[in-house]
Amino acid sequence: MQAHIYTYRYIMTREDIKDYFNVAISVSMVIFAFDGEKLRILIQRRDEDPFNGAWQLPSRFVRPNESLELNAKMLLEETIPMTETIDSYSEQLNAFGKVYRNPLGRVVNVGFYCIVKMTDEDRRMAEQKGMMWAAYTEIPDLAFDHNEIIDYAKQRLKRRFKRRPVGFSLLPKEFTLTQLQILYEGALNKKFDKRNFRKKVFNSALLIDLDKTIETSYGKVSKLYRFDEDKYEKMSLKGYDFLF
Amino acid sequence: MQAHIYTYRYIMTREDIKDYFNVAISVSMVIFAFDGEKLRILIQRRDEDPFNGAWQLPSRFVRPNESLELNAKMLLEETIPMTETIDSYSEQLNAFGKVYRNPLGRVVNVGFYCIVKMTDEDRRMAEQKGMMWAAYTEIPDLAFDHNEIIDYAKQRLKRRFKRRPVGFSLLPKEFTLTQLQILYEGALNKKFDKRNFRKKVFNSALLIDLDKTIETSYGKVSKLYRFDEDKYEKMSLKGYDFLF
DNA sequence: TTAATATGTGTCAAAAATACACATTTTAGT
DNA sequence: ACTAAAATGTGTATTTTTGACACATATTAA
Repeated sequence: MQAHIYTYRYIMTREDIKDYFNVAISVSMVIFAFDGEKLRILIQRRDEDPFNGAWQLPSRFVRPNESLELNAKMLLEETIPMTETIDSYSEQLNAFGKVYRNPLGRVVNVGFYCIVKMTDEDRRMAEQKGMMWAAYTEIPDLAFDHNEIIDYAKQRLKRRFKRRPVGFSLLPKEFTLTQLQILYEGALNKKFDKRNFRKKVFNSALLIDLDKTIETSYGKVSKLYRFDEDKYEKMSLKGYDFLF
Repeated sequence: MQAHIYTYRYIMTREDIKDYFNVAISVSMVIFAFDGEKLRILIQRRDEDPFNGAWQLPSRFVRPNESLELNAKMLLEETIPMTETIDSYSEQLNAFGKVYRNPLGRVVNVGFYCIVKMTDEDRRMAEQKGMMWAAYTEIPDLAFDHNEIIDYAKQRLKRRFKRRPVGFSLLPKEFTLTQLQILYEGALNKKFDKRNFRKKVFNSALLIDLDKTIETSYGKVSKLYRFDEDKYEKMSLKGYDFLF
């Protein structure tokens, strides 16, 4: 607080730089979730100008006393309050700073993305609150440059999938290998051979066999697995690359 | 221009958001170069408060009519005017937005890094202008959070080295395989077996044998190679991963 | 002429990636 | 009760990639 007052006075006495302090910062969040079939991204209807009524990414101006990360965290919590976001994966993407990207004035947007476990409650809530879980491959036209931000997020997610076990943040704690494979195929836009996929996953030795099965809609029951986070932590300390 | 006047008046009438437009954006640039032995990063002495006299990354406030990328480009050109920066590799790192990172007020810094071919002229110029090419592994304490930005840039460079042939942007157009290996060893902080290194490089089939040699200070003459950019362009279109 | 320093080259073994097919279990429909 | 459809789950052979490893040759400095 003290520091803020101090800096405010300081700026007032520095005529040479005063004109730079007239930009706004906003944060946008690309929230990825997986419904068992498809990867999805949460978008919402704007209810004010500019672009009133258009779809957009959940976004928020940065207040003077909030760091970017704190702002992103608050944005996430107010957008999907029902979801456990504490252990979700979140990361900054990039600053998007085209001069006229926002007609209100100079707004530099800092994009974030995160990966959450979607709950049924979230899906119901979403529709009530003017939000939509849009399919990864069918994102409509969005306000501002938000389509560009999503494209960037998709690329980043793809890279992360190849090197880090982020996929598990999208699945329920207990999952089947088929779910895992569908997820990877969706994220990397590529088909895998079932036997080779499983071989690779088992070789990583990061799955715990739960000795439990779950009924699928049709066909045999599936075995359930869990991701061994502790083991991964230990391995990743010495620069370990995950799959693919 | 028209748009700028429009947005200015618009903001004036929106009391609810006016308070957000009081942040400054700065751009910092981590400039990597290679002197044949070591990777180096360009730093400069500050000549004004705050942190007067301290080392910092080349930095610049963003003016209202400049995009982040344009600003970064101008920063690079005014910092090392003698270097050909047109074909150098440049990329945004991240936005650094801690609340009190700059005592002047709320300044969000957008970090960039770039990779240039160092010329002898640059090295001489640098010292005259209060700049220093600091060794990659021995960066002194810098103003603001610039050490943090450099750490981030080093990580990013390491990742890029593994997947993209960015190394060639650091070497002269014609280089020896020993130079290439020293560079990779420095960037990845890892030793390679000479025969295996060469095997891998040749397998990529992206080097053109120039049928020329160059005298080294001691020992046999070395063969010179050039990087085949056209061929790489074609290969990278279909998601090609470089070496290591 | 000798010692020091640098370049440049091939083989073998292990590990990883890839291609490929069928038996089993369960449900839905008749 | 039977059949068709849909899903799970499993092994082997081949190719490719990685990694370990040693010495002859050219050049310069002393």
